Amino acid sequence: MAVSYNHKEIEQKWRKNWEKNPVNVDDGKKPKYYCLDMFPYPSGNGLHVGHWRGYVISDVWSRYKMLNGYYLIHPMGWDAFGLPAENYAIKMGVHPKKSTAENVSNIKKQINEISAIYDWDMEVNTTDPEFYKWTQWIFVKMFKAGLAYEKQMPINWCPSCKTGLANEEVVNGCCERCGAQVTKKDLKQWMLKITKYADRLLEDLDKLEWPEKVKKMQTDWIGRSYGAEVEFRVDGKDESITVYTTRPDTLYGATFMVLAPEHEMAKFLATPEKLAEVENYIYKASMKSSVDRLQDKEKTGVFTGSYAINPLNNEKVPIWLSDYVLADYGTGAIMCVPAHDDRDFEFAKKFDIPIIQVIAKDGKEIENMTEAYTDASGTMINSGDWNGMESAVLKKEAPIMIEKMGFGRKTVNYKLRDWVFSRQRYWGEPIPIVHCEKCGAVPVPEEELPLLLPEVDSYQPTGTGESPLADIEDWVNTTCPCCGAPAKRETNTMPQWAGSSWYFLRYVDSKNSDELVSKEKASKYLPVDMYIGGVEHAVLHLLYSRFYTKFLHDIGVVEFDEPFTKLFNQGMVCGRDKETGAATKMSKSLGNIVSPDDIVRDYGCDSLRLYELFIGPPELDSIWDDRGIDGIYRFINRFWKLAMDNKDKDIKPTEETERIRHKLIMDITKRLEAFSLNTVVSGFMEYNNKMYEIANKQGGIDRELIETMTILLAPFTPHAASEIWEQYGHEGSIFNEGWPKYDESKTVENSVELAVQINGKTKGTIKVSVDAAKDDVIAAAKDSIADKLTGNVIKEIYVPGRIVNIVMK
RNA sequence: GCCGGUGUGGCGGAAUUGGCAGACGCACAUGACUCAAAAUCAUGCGGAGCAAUCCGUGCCGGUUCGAGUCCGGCCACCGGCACCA
Repeated sequence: MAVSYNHKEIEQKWRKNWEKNPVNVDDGKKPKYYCLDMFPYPSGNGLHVGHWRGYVISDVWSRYKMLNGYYLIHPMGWDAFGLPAENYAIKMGVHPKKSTAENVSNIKKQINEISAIYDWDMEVNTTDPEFYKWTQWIFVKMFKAGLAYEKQMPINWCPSCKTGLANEEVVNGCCERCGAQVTKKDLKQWMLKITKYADRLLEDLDKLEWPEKVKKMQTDWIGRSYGAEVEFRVDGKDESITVYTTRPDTLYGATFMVLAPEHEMAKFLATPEKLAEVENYIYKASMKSSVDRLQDKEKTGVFTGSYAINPLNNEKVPIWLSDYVLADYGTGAIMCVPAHDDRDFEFAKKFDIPIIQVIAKDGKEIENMTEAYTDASGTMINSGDWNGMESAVLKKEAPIMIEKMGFGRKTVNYKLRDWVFSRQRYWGEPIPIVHCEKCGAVPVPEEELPLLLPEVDSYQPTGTGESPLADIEDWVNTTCPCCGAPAKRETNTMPQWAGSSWYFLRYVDSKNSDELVSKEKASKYLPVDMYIGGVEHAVLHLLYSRFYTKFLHDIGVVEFDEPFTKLFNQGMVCGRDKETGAATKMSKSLGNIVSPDDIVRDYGCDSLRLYELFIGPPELDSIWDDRGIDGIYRFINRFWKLAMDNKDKDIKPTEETERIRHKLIMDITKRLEAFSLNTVVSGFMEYNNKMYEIANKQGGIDRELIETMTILLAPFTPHAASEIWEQYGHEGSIFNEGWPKYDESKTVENSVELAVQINGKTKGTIKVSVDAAKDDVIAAAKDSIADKLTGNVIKEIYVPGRIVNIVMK
């Protein structure tokens, strides 16, 4: 009688064993492989099967690399500062420090349940002073490099989280975290000059092996465009207004100009009789939230009463204000060419402004224009000296011509804005700056870092635009590090993204108190080879991390300037809506969360690991179905039984089983390399079924084949594989065996089955030897369907190994 | 509106990239074992038809000996961006 597979006992045994005898050891000779998971924030809800999908994928990939002879960097840590952790703490009425520590220990316990091969010696926690010392250090370095600066400006404000937000944190006008509608608030803020890196952030995307989707999202977010700034004199005044345009070729068609209501010249341009109307419009615009402004598709505007002079033809063009022009992009002012821009066209129609076509469509001027002609293709018309030129050519040359004529210049613009870095919240790294009346903003000396987050009684956000830290007088009041005079500390904290922008560097040298990371360890273990996580960070964490890494490269901390060579985004695991059956995101409020704990208890961690992969292609979202795991459990049991039944039989490999063995290795390896993890699992099942067939036929199966299959399974079901390995009499860890090699020439069968078709429709099959001559194959094929060959054969097609097709009339 | 992605049985999904559509698994059905059930094993399982056969990969058309796969035109759903001049 075979011993039945007892997952509980086996998994416990091996987990203990691995603790005592780690297999992933740096012997100084092995090449390194750094496989990283996006670290979680320790929320109180714990993990569900969706979180585990990413962790299983990375663990399987890591163990596969380990079997291929790499020393693995596979760490885990905690993104514990920031809004999620703090909001949770406030909701539960406990101090974030305490709740965070509790949640960390819970989730760590849960993570250990999948037996992921994390190196806990490397563990980091962003709220640990020894960690955030370096988060602050980077800020000081940025300040010294002129990349961190203070600015008073209206910023995105979440009224629910009671803090300012970065552009990246506003999704459809709502807070990325809590979903509340974002408003504007005028605040003095610390900003990081990420825009200085815009070109490098854009261009270096080319060197990354990242999903095209993510690269595209970053490209769009950076939003580089080429164009020109053009100066328009204001009629009758000694002033000029500069506009930004990507279509300088259409300058002759500019019939009006629009300024953002927030433009500094807006009020100044209003003529006395227009002043009241203009002030009213500016006031109304300032009251609109960004959401309203997005949703009001109908154009509004007000004429200032002033005119600008088109520098090319000296025509007077009216200057309007409208909220469809954004104050913080370009120059906050645009020239409007209604004939060739949809928005300008709509505006001109509404306010009855002349429309002058300057690019011919199909060689002609359009009669009764009903929509703007926005293609930059056609010949210039109504354009003075430029008439007859091709617009596409002119588009490129106009900026240079304008520059020569002295009223403008060639420019580049970006959608990317500088990063609003201050948060008016308690649970974050204090910004290490002291404000001195004489010396201004002075950084805390590097040797005094970390600047500890003080203990407070009330850590609730104030909502006033002040951080809760502002109330702690003995902390706020200090002396200037520069001149020693009384001074005040900066009371805002850093955003959650601060720690996560560089944590991956710290893992490899997490206990270093002198350096962020030592040169030696950085060059030995970094950068990250494979980064695995959800796609939701495409323009947040992933953009910020690239920026930080480039900065740290520039100041000589690391040698590379891109943090993550490869990126893999796993799909979400969805629950099913109980009524509609539709796939929905797993969430507590929908009550469709599947906890991994019960599954581990009933089926074992090996089963759960395998099922997380089997559920569907790893990069796509998939739907969790509890029943599906039965099939996985049956598979592991069946293979277990096969292995045990044949352990002591002395069956010799045959030509057939050797061929199957090589093919097995080849199939699994190729699918694994292609990251097709769901078909790796189905492949295991197929081969398991095949082995049963052969065992039934020849009374057993050789241990060669069983052992090969066991090693291949090791990254997937490490416990069961280790136990089988031991039962087969091996002493060392299965993970020291090396990934099995295959010989492709040994995988080919000497006879193949071909489909026989008539006019492309399959009528039957024949078996022929692989090296059979074409004529013989066709003859055999015809023979097999002789009764169906009723017409004139006009063509015979033979694709070796695949089909024979007889074309008949 | 623009840019991506997806569409294949009752369900999750395969298909070596133009070559036997539905691998593998779930669910279901029948049988074996059992007093019985569970577990396990065996068989079946896209639709229509007694059958031969016909139809079938979101829809319409094309290329080809042959199309889930390529081309043209649509439709639906899911993401991302969205007055960026």
